[in-house]
Amino acid sequence: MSKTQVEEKREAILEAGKEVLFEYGYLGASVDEVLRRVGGSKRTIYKYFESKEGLFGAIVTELVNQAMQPLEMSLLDKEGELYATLEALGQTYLDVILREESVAIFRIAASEGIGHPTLGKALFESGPGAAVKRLAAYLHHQNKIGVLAIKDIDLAARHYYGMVRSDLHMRALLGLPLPAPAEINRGMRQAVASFVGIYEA
Amino acid sequence: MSKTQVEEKREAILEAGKEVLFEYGYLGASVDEVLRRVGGSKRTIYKYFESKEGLFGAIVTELVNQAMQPLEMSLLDKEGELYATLEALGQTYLDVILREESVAIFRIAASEGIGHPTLGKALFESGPGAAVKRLAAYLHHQNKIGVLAIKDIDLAARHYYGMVRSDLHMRALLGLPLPAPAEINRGMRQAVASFVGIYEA
DNA sequence: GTGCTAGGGTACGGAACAGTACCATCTCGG
DNA sequence: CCGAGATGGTACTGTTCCGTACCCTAGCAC
Repeated sequence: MSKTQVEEKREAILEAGKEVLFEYGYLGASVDEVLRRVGGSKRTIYKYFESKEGLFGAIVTELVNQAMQPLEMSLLDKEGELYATLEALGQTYLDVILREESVAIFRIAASEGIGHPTLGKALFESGPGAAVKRLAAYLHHQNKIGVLAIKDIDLAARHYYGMVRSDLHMRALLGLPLPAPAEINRGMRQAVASFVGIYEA
Repeated sequence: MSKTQVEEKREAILEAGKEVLFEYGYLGASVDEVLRRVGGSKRTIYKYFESKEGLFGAIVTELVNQAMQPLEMSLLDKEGELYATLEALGQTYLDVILREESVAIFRIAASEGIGHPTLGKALFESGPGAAVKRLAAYLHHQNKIGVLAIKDIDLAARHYYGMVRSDLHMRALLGLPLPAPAEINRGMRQAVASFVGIYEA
């Protein structure tokens, strides 16, 4: 059997595992259920993954790394006008944290924090934490060039994302319907306008 | 056996069930584990509660109703000066949503939304939703008497709580340590100052 | 062909769990 | 003091699950 076929099998297991994870949560997910979807023998799964913990742990850590990736990439190279930059950051932030996969991994990190104590920290730091740090760097620069006048940059950045997030993330976590994208975008732009109004020099 | 004793037994079951629920989550919680803590016979539990679903469902709904209660009580009768009122609302809000019990019930509502589809809605509406509605009513009044000039009151209220919440609730959900109360309070007061700065007439 | 290895299918051991059954025990009203 | 109902303790059935074992087939190397 060729290497690509081996990889395909492994990826099929991971994909099915991801589905099971999203449907049943970390504790509710079972190897048997993955097996029902991916077919084949249980032994094959245990060939690639040491245990249930190993399988779903691999899926979870991969998801954390992938889901929040756009927030870690630096947008600082395309700094444009203040409003445009802040709105771009806000839009990216909302796109990332409101995506179905992100909400699912967040739910898992929140609920199964017991047993996986470092998962929540990893998710926060590669997601919202990274976004705050990146915005803080940008705000620091705007401070220096006299566009903004912020005393506590870190707090301002967290308040910015707090406004942008509004109650949207909470609604998503609880499974409530979200407003239409146009309405979400309107709220985000109002948040940007408020933020600039507070801190402009 | 007297009625009070019967009530005591029932309450003991509920109390132990609450502990188990917080430790293991909704799916991980088991009747056997409750039994290990409260003692006695399994039959007794099934005398008071129809099933596992019935037991933990009762606990969850009771928790939702109790945990968010302070946010539903109207503070409008003690309206004072603008800053003081907004800070009081913010402080109450943070006290409620960052409490250990609230975080736990939120985790449950978020993660086990599957199978309990209405729980998330109930929690949101009796908690953050109620807070927004109450603040919106207050802001509407301040608009009328010329203290504030807000175009979209509902959006402003959600942005207010977004700033107050900052990333604190997210951190709590993910099991990360929170800043010291003094630091939290400082951030909240800055949020109030920013809010008033945006919308004062 | 002949060996070899990966995987498929099934079965099994051990454990946890939901819910029921049975009997001993205790409590309270009369 | 005595009987009825409530409770304790234990055991049981049926299910699900993790992880392992066993045997079979399919494809590849030589």
